[in-house]
Amino acid sequence: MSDAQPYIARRPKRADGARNYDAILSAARKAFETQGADASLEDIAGQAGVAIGTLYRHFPTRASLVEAATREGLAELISRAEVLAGTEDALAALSEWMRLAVRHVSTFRGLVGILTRSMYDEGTPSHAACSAMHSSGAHLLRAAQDTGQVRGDLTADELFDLLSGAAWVRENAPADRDGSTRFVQMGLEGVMARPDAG
Amino acid sequence: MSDAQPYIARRPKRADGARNYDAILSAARKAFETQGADASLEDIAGQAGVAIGTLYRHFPTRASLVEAATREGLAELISRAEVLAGTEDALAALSEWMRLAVRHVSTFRGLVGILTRSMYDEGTPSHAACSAMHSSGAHLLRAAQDTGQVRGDLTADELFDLLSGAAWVRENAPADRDGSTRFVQMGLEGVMARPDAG
DNA sequence: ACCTGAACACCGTTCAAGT
DNA sequence: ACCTGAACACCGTTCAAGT
Repeated sequence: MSDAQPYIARRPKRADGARNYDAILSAARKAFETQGADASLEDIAGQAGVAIGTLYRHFPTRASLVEAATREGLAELISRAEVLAGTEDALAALSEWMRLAVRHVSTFRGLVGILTRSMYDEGTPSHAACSAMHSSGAHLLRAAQDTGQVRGDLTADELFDLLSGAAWVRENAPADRDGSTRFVQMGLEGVMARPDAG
Repeated sequence: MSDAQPYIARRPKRADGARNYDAILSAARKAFETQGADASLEDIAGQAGVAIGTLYRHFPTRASLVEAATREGLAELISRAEVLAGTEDALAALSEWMRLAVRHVSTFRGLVGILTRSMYDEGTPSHAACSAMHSSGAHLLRAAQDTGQVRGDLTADELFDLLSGAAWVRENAPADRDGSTRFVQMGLEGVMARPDAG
């Protein structure tokens, strides 16, 4: 019944394989940043100095290449959440993490879309990372709700709506202005518990 | 120096041309709604019962087809703004319009992206409509600021960040939940003037 | 195990021929 | 004026042959 496990790329042990794997990843990151998530795979292979078949051998789908290219960044983001969770001010921790997350998740055009889909689709290479990110965010949110700093009725999914909306805005903003900072700030203010509420 | 004027599709006068034009638009709307803004043009032509060359004759670019397919909806949205501008409660008017706008701008996957780019790029078929939409929103915003219901420091561009972020979330939400309602509501609350501020 | 690149498939776009 | 569909171009993907 369940779909096949998604393919997760692994760095080969053999010297030439490892070298090519690294070169492809590096070229992919550069290409994604300049052309977006739908950058030409042929170009990426060319920039990496390998034949197109080699790219496909290491990364059989575009999703697996994106996953590998963003793996480190997402892992970093999750470990940041753990550190912030041990912090005094729960709302400050949540705000700071949201800011970091928005930036990571919008490093190139098309990333938020891929990650958002991955969050709710298990058959996807980035699903595991997205799930972990969801837990991290949910944890920080709950903490800020427990201290009464954030409304109790906000769900984690809604928090991620705010995150992905802000990231999309940042992705698509004209280069000269980054609307996401203000955006997240205001979104969070909309979500804070009001002293005058009730 | 300036780019050529963007091509704006016009309904032909000759009977067969008009018939095909309508059939293509109707097929395009259906295709965009089910497959998104990057639906196959060949499929659309096929569904409309015309050859691919006929589609290109009426709509030389994908952007021109999208513009024609969304023209009515955007015009409706702008006239709605005019009606709401004559309303008593300026904040209620702004909220209601935002809700309508989010829905219109996310009728199919990929639309927000196209319209957001159009807003800041004059060489684009939808630029005129987006500009008008910008004015409508800015007008309603200013009214709600004049009554002191919304923070004075919010810019129209930031309002449209909120609008497009919410629309993107709605576009990409799993079919079973529409996060945008809550999203806009909270975004607006984050933007409302606080009784306890200062 | 890994690499290469020709071959195939698909789709967007153009244009010569037709009514 | 408008329509048709073959032709071309481009790019993603596969796979037989090679080291």
